[in-house]
Amino acid sequence: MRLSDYFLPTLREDPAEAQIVSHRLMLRAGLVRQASAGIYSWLPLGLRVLRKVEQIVREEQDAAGAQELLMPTIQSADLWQESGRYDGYGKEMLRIIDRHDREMLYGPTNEELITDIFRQTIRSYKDLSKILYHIQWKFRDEVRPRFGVMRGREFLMKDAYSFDLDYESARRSYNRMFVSYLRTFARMGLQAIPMQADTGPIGGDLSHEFIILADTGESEVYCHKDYLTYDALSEVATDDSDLASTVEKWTSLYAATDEKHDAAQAGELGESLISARGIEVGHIFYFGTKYSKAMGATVTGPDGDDLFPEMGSYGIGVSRLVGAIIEAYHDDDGIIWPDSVAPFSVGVINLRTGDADCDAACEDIVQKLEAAGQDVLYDDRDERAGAKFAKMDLIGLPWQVIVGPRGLKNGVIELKRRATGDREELSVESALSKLCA
RNA sequence: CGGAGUGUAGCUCAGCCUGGUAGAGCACCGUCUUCGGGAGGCGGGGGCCGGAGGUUCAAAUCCUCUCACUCCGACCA
Repeated sequence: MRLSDYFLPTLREDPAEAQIVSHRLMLRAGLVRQASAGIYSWLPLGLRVLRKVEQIVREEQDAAGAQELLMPTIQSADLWQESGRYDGYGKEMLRIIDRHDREMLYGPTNEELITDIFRQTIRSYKDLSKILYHIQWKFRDEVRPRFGVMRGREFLMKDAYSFDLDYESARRSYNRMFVSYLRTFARMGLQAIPMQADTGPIGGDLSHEFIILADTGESEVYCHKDYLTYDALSEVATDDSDLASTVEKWTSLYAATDEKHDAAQAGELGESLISARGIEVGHIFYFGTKYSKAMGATVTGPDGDDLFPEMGSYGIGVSRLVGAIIEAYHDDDGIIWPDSVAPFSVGVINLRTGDADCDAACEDIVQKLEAAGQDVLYDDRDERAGAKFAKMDLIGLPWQVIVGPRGLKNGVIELKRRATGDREELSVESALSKLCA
């Protein structure tokens, strides 16, 4: 992609409304634009990141045995009246009346709808267990949206729902999601810590929040410092005992959010206790038969009896993750994308657009990188070097290939790693082989 | 939902107190000189000052209402 053609409206100054660093950088780097309070348009660069995050979530859900479907954003109030939540959910639910005076709503979550789909289709215990998920926009009419996409009213969420015949099996589904969440966040470069959490209005008695430590986090959290050194990517549990032992390992040390914090218990950790602020990027619940009973979802059991399936739900804030990743990876110059979610893998900077040698060298490099499957953003604009460096640092692509007349005279170009700032002068060939390794 | 603010050019802001018909920097367009970390000169375009009503000879400025947005707190899968 040529930067001269690309729709990338960056800002040189900080927008007045943005308080936290991720919000400022998302606006400045041209990722999003605010449409109204807590509602954002995703511009091309931001959408690329959102899609990358979404895809990692999808791959890990699939790997955990969950199956993707897609439910609508607009739901009928009827289902919510059945579950009893239509009145209980409160003003956070955006209610809509259609032309026939039917009560509709913009879904804040999907337990009712998925339970309805389940009861219409699954009849036998033999069809269990099932984990179904979708990645869909949600709307919660927050009283006070803030922090950009971190606490928007409209947000993209992955929500999965499990259906099992008994507690033991439900617990296995829970564990599967638990381990898959560890892997999902780790692939994005985030150290997410599972913490005991309140189950809130959604109900149930087993729940973990996945929290990333960050100064701008909304909640106060406490945990054992050893969590920071755990490696989630090595967790590839597939069978029951592996799952259970992984979950055991990740839940045995103290970790709790404010609501569940036990000062006495935490005090025993002494200097191993970390007290920090955290961003919630995922939340998993086991809630048993709450919805299956309320909505009459049953399967026929081995003895011919009607049985209520045991359920759980599992959420990941996909759009929030984009902000959370920036909170974790930035410096004074801009964003520093982890390779796995970067909107482009390489930025090629032509320091002297119009110079025949520079142009030819850049065209050649871009063509070869793209042929090797790299996503390349080529800054071919007629701008000064400083402006190009500043913009490339701001948008935070992992690698920069810097091509200028000075280096070309000596047969070299420069390869810069955004995260460390390290630069090395290389021949075009060795730079290419390094990038495509 | 309580409390506090802010709405003036694409962005950051000045002007408002003390009414006299709108400014700066950056961005944008043209041009010249520049050219390895957001250069400089010259010229140019762009705003019914959030909206409605009122006071006045005259309102960005004073008054009333309203809308939007932001911040602190409460709330919050």
